[in-house]
Amino acid sequence: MAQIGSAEEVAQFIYDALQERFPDAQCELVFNSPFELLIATILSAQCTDDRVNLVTASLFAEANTPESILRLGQIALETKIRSLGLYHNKAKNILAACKELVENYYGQVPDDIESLRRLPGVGRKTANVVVSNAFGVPAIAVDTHVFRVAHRLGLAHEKTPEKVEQELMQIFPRDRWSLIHHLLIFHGRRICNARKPACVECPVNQVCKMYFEDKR
DNA sequence: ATCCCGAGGG
DNA sequence: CCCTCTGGAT
Repeated sequence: MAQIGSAEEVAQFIYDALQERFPDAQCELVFNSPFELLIATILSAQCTDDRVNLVTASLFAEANTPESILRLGQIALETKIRSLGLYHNKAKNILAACKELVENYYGQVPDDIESLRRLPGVGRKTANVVVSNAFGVPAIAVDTHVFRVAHRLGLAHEKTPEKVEQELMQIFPRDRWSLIHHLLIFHGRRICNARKPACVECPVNQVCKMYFEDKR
């Protein structure tokens, strides 16, 4: 293991190395308003961002406000998003969320995580993506990639996403949370994937817990 | 067959 | 904690 000291210094090293490896790491969903990002993020569950962008391009051309989405109704919305999978629940949640936005938020998307998470279909990952990418709020949500990567690297030890999120927020400076979120996701997809991680070409294997314990 | 940048419900 | 929802890519 390289001689790098504290957890914060290891975190710093990982941040620098991943940023160099993935200089274009960022939210890949296409959106023109917080509302569009909210809908796109709900739609992104269990499918890739490029397929979401394909669907939302035509969806938002027709309806890009809570009121206009509500006018589509369940069946029309389902039809439009069918190719993304999980379409029934996504459509139901989106319509319920739009209804709440109209009734309780003057049709605007709230800019805080707590309010967002009370909306149907909005969990911690969706809420994080919306606040960090639409409102500039520092946030680092733990999805499957972040969870796996953080544990392999030895950055996290807790078993629940909530606690791992706390651990990560402790070792990374607040002003980097949003980017580290995307860096860990990019790394988790391109290199540190679930099945067969490419440890040989991993830019942070020298500080990786799993790399040394499993000596891959 | 298996996995995907999830969320809600039992 | 485990299950289910779903189509598409690999």
